[in-house]
Amino acid sequence: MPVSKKEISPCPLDAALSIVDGRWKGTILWRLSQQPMRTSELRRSIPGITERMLIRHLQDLVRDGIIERIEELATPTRVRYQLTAYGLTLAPHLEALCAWGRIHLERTKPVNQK
Amino acid sequence: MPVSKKEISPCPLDAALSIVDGRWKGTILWRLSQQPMRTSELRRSIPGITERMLIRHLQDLVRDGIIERIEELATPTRVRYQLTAYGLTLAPHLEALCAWGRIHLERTKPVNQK
DNA sequence: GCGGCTGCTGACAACTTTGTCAGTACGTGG
DNA sequence: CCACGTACTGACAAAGTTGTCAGCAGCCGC
Repeated sequence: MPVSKKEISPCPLDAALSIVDGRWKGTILWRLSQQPMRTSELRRSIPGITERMLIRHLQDLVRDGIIERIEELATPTRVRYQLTAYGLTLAPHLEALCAWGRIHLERTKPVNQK
Repeated sequence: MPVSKKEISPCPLDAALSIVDGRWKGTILWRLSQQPMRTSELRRSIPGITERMLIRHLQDLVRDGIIERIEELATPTRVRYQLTAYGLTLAPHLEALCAWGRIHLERTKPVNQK
């Protein structure tokens, strides 16, 4: 019975990890935790991501209540994404993980060095 | 060019998340952060996991330097897994995420309530 | 020797996630 | 009108992850 990670797990750690689970979610949240951004800005700022994946992940995060979609009433329809109040409660933990990740990259690079 | 999450990403947050990425890694680390455990103890304490998956994830975590494999010199060959010193630097962040996850489950349950 | 436990591996099917491609709708500028 | 930009969707294939199943080797008790 193969199970998607997206299912609600009784393990709270898994529940938290399922939010940020996805090929690009880490990077997306990293960007959005620094500043709100528009769809196309995000796409251009994340090398390698396709628009399809970006939008799918954004919709996941909106569904989970971490970010919100805001339509700007500008001439061309522009959409801005930003962290919600709830998302802001998660952000510090991600920043802590990010700091750990920096150390991890330092530790990993010399070993994996090409 | 579909890319595995396992690749080294320049984003430190992704690098950290790639460590705990896997269907059961959250639960496994949760268990091991509380106490060292043997393979079969872990298997029995995590409902739904298969031995195959457990061992694959344990090997991933050993490779990443988060946990270590220790052969106990007991009558039947017994193997214990425990966090390394490096893994202990990650554990507090996971505990913080776990605490957030508990809040998240509380928040999610009433909505998803079946 | 047989059955049971331990820890582990390989092959392969089933499933999930991601990427590719085409297409929608709206508005702007030439 | 056509090209371009924004934001987004659907269908589908490719690639990745997980599950299933069989099997190995060592040790124990009977």
